[in-house]
Amino acid sequence: MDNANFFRRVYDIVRQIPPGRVTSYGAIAQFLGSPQSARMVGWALNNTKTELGDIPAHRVVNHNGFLTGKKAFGGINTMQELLESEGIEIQNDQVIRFQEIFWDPAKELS
DNA sequence: AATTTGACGCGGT
DNA sequence: CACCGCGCCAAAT
Repeated sequence: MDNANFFRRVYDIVRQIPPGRVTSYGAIAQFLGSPQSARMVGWALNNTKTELGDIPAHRVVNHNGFLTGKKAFGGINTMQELLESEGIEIQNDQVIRFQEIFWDPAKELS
């Protein structure tokens, strides 16, 4: 993490999210030192699909556990399918047990 | 070049 | 409990 690029850092963090776990935009933003820049995290993730890295952006949802960005995955169910294939239960576009599988970068990476 | 909007989050009304 | 507005920064129009 030499480069202090906001986006680059987001990618690095998201890449470290373990399977079966999820995190939120705000958590990442907070870890980056800008708790109120959650929007930028969203933008960064949107770029991930262009970045062509193995970035599991589907493991990042909003603070409520809703799959707000599923549309950006091309297919409406793509994000959900990916999560389900990892053992994460989704219901009504929302992550079940969100709090239980929540992965906090500031806590896990600290 | 200026304005709007967006995969957000939180506090206030 | 529902709706509104603000903050933050970058990209799209």
